[in-house]
Amino acid sequence: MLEQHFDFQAAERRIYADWENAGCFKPSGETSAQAYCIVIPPPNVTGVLHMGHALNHTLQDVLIRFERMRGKNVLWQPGTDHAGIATQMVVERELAKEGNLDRRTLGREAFLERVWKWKEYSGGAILDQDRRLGVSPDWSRERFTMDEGLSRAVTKVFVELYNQGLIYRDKKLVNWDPHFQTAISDLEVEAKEVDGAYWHLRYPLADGVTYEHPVKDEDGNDAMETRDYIVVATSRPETMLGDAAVAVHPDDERYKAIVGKHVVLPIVGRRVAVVADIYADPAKGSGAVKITPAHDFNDFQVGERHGLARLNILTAVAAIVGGEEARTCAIPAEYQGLDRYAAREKVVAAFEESGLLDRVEKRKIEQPFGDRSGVVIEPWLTDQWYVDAKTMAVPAMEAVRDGRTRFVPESYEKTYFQWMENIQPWCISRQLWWGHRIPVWYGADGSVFCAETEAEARLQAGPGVVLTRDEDVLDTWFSSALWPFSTLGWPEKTADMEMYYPNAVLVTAFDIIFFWVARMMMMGLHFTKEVPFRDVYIHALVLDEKGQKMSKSKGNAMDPLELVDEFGADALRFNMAAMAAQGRNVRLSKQRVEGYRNFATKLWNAARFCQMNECVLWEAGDVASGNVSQPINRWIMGEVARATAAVTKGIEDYRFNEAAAAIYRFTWNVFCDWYLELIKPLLNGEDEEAKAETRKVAAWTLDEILKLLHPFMPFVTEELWGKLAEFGPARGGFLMLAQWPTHDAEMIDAAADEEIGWVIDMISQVRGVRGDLNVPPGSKVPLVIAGADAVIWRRVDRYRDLIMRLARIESIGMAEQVPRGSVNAVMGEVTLALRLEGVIDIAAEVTRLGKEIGKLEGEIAGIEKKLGNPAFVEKAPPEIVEEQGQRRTEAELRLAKLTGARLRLSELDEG
RNA sequence: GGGCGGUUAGCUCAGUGGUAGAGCACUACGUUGACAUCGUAGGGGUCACAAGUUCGAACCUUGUACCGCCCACCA
Repeated sequence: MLEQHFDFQAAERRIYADWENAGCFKPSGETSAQAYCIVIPPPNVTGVLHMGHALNHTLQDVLIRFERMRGKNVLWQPGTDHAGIATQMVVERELAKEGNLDRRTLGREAFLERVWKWKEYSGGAILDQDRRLGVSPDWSRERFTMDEGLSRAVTKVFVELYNQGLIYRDKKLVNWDPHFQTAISDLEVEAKEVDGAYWHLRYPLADGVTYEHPVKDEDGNDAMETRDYIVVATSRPETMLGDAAVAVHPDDERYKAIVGKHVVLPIVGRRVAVVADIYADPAKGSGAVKITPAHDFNDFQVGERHGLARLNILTAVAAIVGGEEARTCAIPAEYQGLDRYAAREKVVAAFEESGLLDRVEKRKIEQPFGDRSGVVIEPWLTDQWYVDAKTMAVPAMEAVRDGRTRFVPESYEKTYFQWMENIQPWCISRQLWWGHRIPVWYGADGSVFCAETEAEARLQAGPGVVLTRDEDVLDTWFSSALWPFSTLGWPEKTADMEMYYPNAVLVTAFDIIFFWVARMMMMGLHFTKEVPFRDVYIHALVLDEKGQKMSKSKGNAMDPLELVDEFGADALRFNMAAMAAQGRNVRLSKQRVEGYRNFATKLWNAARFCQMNECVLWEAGDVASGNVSQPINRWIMGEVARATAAVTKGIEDYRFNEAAAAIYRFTWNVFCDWYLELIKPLLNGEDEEAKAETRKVAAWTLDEILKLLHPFMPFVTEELWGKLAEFGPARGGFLMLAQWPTHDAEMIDAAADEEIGWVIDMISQVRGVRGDLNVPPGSKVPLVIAGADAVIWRRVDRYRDLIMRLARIESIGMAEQVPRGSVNAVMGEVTLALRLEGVIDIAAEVTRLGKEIGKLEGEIAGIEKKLGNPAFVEKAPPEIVEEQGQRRTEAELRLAKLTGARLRLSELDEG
């Protein structure tokens, strides 16, 4: 006998271990079957499971379990990402805790050893957490972006791209993170609005030059002023130490006179030219802009056009330079070594002191921050390695345009195209130690040798050349970009590559389209000549209950494992699927998760009922249409067919919410609310043949539910599958490997639908009337049916017991006329009359009828209007017109009967 | 500055041309032999606004308002 509730806490780990031990997660390897492969977006090896993973992994598992049950040869490839910066940060923090060994004093080799050790013992905890969710990747194939095979793929890709000219070294401005002291890519920079200021600085003109500058006088009239200075504005005053020019627009009349003249930069005393460049926008600020080529992306371009010096003023930690560089810029000693913000204050103070601070304008400014470090990013002039993304983007766009890869929802194609069309060179070198080291060696003369191994580099270099390897490592996303094929054994021509590539679908959130999806497309197409995946399913972002993005720093992050502990993995999973409507955010609500826990309990108890009534056995032949005679059973079989089609279609279309809603509704509102109630009289009745049939069909239906629900709620369904078998013959094997149901439309029996629909409708009508009139549920009332024909009479006869039971009826009688003093409900030709003498409040009943009559009149008026419109009758499809006609007939019939009922009541009242 | 999306019941959200839906919340009643993690019934919406297309619009078009998000070289 099943217990009263599903003890998920006891069952989940046991079931999971059983699956894993039995090898259920491994691909069938069936070469005749269609292959279906998903690679998991590899979580950071430092990561802990958060709600985003819970959603992402649940949806993948739904797909995986579904396709596995459909008999495909399914591979879900798991693994983790080495996450360069994040991991290095964790280990450096650990080092700091232990003593003050920083990585530099430790040395590269020893440090890396530490990171690997950390990875072995503490890394990848997320994968164990993942098991709690019940996900079913093939753990035996777990990969790591820095394991041997994947590292070889990375090296090979680098060398090939280098040889093809698609990877190159360039000295230009990069986004420099002064905290981590590394370059980062554009995508890792986050623009944020912060409180700041524009400092309007006066640069004195050299050589005694003056010019006339338009101003407003005290009365607000236009006037001219003779100036011996030019005003520039900046949000970063300290950069003036590296200024190389002042630019004005060539057409700007205000400054025409001084183009080609010079200013003397305060503090450093350098002469720099006033140049004409279209970059200067006359409408912004004073119209004149200071040009710092080494510290601003725009200024860099201006500098290129005018041959300006690139004067670097910052060190790797964003302090003011000293030494040779300081001399070049003529930076005074008291500025050298100052942090950028201290230098800023000092620069501003110096301007103020010398009366050259025109004004300070406090305002919000946009500033770039490192997404990991949270510090302000500096554009900094360095040598870095770049991927020619512009070239590689072309085939990647083409593949989406011609449909080889499809975005779901489709609208994300636009996001993809927009970014791809404006793609910039991808900076891939990082000044870190943890990662794939760049396979490039330099000779003493600066010659470059790019090769897969040092030995090969040596061969290229020839004897006697001393080689030094590039210090830098690659952006983490460089190796992630190869994930769909590097995990399958590429560059070897493996059987796995043959079978599982391209992947069926990539499941991810939209914030990763640029970081990852776009780059996988580029790399995949370039190296395999095939798209990496057929579909890209973009799901929502998980937000908290207030609609805020969850993050550790905000403190609003909910721990998925806490919810699993409280409500079970099934409840959380079902919640995720039910909320996964396309193109939306999902707000996580604990209450809703609780609701799905209740759903699991409901199912459990339905199974308990089946078991108590010996509804556990069935064989294939038992549910063949010809062997089932009871309309109730024929009806539920049709409902199963419909639910199966809906769930299947929902998952196929990535409409997880629709699939979840379909199985939820069928289980609770059809199977539990109606079918199980309707079969109770049969199960308790005398007709042994009907009873036997019903037991089998009920058992079968329950099994079908377990299968359809399994991808969403694997634990409770697997547990019931196993438990129910204990009461019948063992069915052998796990539910998760059972076959996904398919039913043809023939299973739907229109006559049974009609008949059972009528019974349900009738019971609902009686219940409705009782509820409206506040008839106590305990009191049974006599029912008289007026106007019934033979068909109705036979139905009533057949279902007499259950109508009486479910509608709380004492007796059912038949009559020609609606009895006086009864309360009426109308069902087509028939009037249901409840004999409620003494119980009913006539006034209340008149009100109730009035309300319904009012509703009907409104409905009829609406239909009349439509049908009275010749354009409607002429142009609308005939079936729609006919449907409206039918609706009118039905409504009118109903109206007449209800009006009659009201009339009789008022007569009774008067009498 | 460019782009994308949202506005539907008290709340959170489904619903893409033909009778407005779900879950939760709310109200009333209820220990009916599976289930109170439950049952039965009920209340509650001019689908942001305006104009258009259409026989017909929550749904298509255009505009307006408000709210988000993403991208962008930070005078």
